[in-house]
Amino acid sequence: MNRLEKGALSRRERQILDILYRLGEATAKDVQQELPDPPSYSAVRALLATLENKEMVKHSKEGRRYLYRPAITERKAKRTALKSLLGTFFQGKPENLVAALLDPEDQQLTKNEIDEIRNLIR
Amino acid sequence: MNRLEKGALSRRERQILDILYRLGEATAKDVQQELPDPPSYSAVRALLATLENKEMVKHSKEGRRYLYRPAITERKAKRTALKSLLGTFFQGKPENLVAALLDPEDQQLTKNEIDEIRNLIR
DNA sequence: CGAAAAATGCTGATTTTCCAACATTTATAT
DNA sequence: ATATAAATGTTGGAAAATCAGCATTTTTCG
Repeated sequence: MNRLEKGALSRRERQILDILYRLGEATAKDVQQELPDPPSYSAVRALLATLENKEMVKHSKEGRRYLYRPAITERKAKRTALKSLLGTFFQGKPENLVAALLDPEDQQLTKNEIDEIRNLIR
Repeated sequence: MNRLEKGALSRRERQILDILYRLGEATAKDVQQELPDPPSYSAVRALLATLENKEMVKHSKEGRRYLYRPAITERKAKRTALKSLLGTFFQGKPENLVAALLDPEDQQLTKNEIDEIRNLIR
């Protein structure tokens, strides 16, 4: 049996949930295409089913097929993920995370993006 | 056999690696204490061994015991984790992440922290 | 030195994950 | 209405992950 208990997800389950967060909603086929090293279509559907059992995912019927969606609001999921990342890599300090974003060696940010952030702060 | 191939980690392996990033370095016993739903000491050590095989973790002898440490520099690990989070939840846009950090409903930031960030931007 | 303590190394068994094949249901079009 | 296409539902088993027990090695200290 699967671990219905907590929010404990297997690797594949985590991958699928991340895809759903990224896409917002997706069919089983969409998910399959996004998965690294994609398994068969029916395997994807089996995984989606266990995710539904765990209430991490829900679906709605759209015409002939199912559209899958994360069951947790994006807002909550973001917060959880952020908090976790902060705890693991940034001593829980948001300013350390921002510092990493701004790190010039990374070149992760365009000037435009920096301006955007500047605006947010104000 | 474990998947030596890519950076594919099982759930427990991921948990352990995160602990090592958080602590910087740790004994097997430390890791055990930090793990949710902690398994036996020898189980932890077995997991640490497979992580060493995958070259995700290394150890050094410190007096009588082993000290385990991530094999990837913190810097690289941070970048990877950040990029992944950005892709999953923030459309790849750093300003969206910062916006979430600043979100007043979260109260994640103290005034002090906001000031820190302000300084970084300048 | 030698025994006790405290660590690591190894192995086999159990549990969980992962998957593909097949069965069934639903929608569409003629 | 029926055939066809395109979905979903289910199941059983192979592979991987997880784990605990025990053997071995190293350190400590009387």
